[in-house]
Amino acid sequence: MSQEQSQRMQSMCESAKAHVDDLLVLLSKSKMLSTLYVMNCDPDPMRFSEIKKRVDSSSTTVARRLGELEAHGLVTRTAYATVPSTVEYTLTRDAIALQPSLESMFEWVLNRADSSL
Amino acid sequence: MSQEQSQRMQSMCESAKAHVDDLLVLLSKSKMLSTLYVMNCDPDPMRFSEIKKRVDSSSTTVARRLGELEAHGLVTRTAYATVPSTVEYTLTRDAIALQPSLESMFEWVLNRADSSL
DNA sequence: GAGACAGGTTACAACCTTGTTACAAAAGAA
DNA sequence: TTCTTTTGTAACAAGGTTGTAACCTGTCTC
Repeated sequence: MSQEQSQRMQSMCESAKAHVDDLLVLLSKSKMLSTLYVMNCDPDPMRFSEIKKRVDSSSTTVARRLGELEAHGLVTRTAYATVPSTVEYTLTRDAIALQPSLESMFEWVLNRADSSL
Repeated sequence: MSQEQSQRMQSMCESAKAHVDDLLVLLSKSKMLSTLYVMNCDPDPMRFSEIKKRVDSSSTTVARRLGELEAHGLVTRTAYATVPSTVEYTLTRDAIALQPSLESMFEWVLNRADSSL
């Protein structure tokens, strides 16, 4: 392999690493796993207030998490011109692909929480 | 159900919730998922410096994460009286049970990182 | 006009977390 | 004697994150 190719390869790997890190940082944010989990539990679109209630956090944090998920293409935000306002969030196909991992992870968490009681 | 029973039930549920939250907070700490992942990749005990290198973080952070994992019974720390010192970390059975979830989660992350290149 | 509702945003103080630097211990090598 | 190694720990400044409180929109109701 030429030095040029090797450099291109390395920069590609580093780019991939950056994307992986980016996703891990995203998933590691507070309430992020919970948010994805509660949205996974119900296949229907979910409203802001419902997510906030289930995740049990402040508006600010829930809004931030949902914004980040939307920015990463993991949720879709749909606003309806009702009064008072209605906004629905849906997981994208990409996020749904993560469902099985999250589910078995939460099963593990629940088992572990059970046995430590 | 008596009110007393209901109260006991509720406090049990809240205790479970606290444990779940505790685990989610643990898993959400920076480099935690990476740490578990790199340790999962290799079934052999792993030394501190090797984990640090693979996780790519400061000694302080790696030591903190490993300490937290040990405190939660997810890794075992074994020190050998060599010079210079040798310390090996191993995932516990509990942590190994989490392996499949983590693996498919990382697969998802890698796929996603790939397609965003 | 005032209040209520959903779904936020903004500002900010308080708190949490991180990496850096310095240090330690123990024993063999130079 | 001083250097080297591994595996950390302590202290601290810099930066990041959180919740709270205040505010906003737009319309229907009282």
